[in-house]
Amino acid sequence: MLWERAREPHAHRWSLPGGGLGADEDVEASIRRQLAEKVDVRQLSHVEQLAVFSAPTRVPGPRVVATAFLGLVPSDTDPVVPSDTAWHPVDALPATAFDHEAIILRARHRLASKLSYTNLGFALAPPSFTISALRSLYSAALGYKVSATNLQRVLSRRGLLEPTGGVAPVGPSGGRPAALFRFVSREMRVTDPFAVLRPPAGRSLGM
Amino acid sequence: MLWERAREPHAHRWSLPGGGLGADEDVEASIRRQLAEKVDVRQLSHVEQLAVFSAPTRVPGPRVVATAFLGLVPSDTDPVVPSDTAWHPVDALPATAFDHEAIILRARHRLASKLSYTNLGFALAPPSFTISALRSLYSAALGYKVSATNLQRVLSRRGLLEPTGGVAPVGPSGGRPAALFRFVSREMRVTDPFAVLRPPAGRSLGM
DNA sequence: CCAGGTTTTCGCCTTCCGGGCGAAAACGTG
DNA sequence: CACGTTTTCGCCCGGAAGGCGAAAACCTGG
Repeated sequence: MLWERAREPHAHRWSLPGGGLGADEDVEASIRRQLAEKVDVRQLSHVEQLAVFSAPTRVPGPRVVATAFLGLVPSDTDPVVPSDTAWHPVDALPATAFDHEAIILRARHRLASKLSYTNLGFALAPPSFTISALRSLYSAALGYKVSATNLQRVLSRRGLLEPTGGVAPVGPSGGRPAALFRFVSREMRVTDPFAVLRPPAGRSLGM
Repeated sequence: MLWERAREPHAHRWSLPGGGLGADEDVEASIRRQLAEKVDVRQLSHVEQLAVFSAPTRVPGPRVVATAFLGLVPSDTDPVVPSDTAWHPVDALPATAFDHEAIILRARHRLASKLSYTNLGFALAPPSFTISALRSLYSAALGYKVSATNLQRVLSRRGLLEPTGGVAPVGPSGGRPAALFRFVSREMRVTDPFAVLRPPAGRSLGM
């Protein structure tokens, strides 16, 4: 979601929502406030810090240090956005302001990585969905086609997915009706990757 | 590596090296400068941003926003540190100042994770080493024992490790002399984890 | 110089997971 | 009721983690 700058510098270029840090909030509270006030996004299914962008010349004028965030909402959310703001498909972005293109690239990379080794898909998906719909989400986020067969198997084997029991209405062209699924948990957890000798079951650093 | 605060607030508690951001540097240049000037660490084998810590009350007095870094040096480096500064084993840290304990916990967690799915071990190890020595490093960083057999096999299979040809001198208690190894690359690269249908060989987002 | 202890290294085996493929199931339509 | 479509399931393969024990290569003491 981007908004189009009206004034210089970088007039008519699109930029990420954000704003200054208030005296009584931390950076996460700040970005949540900005999104709620400016683009009506109040229910973020996932928020995490991306990185600090601090090059002295990243914006004209006085030095601005930005903490970039990755924020996700389910694919069916449709906030009431101002007229200068709009959704853009991530593989066809317009010209962006300042270093925002670099920030977006980092965000895309982070999302793609975490989709592979966490259950972060829950943050993009609606409460219930078909495997085909989930496949579309994953393909869009990852940038390449994924197999529905494999997606279901991998997520199921990790214990992340469970059937709701319901089925989706069939489309105009027929076909077997798709079963509906949901994510078992809607809090992020990492799928222990290969672990160079797994800990003796229990030992970890916490977090 | 921590230094002991002499003055209030938090006198006699230990704190992470760091300092203010200069006008003509970004945050990474800043932390490199701080480490070089204050604790004589000039050759960092790896540096990466950890997170921003920005709670309004994290330090007494005026608001301070900190960008925390994870910085690694090979285990054989021995910089000339001031008298109030010292190395501490990570599993027996003294009382730390402000929110530095939380920062350290994050750093340990990040390091442990990346040791599993990247070649980041090179940043902790000297140019050449035995498997036993590497095992000690990994065990210390991960917080649990790893098997030397598995460590060598996994790292070798990933193409990260190669034998130098030399052998280490044997200890006073005998035993077969250990072969020396080195990391193939000393730049960080991720070991493609399971990828929910791997991309068609080549397709990626870059970075 | 040989027996016994120590440390490292190698090979074999098992289990588990990603990945591909094709058949079967379950719907529409003409 | 035959046919196309979409989803789902089962079967198989290869590769990687993980465990275990034997073999290799060194030391020391008798």
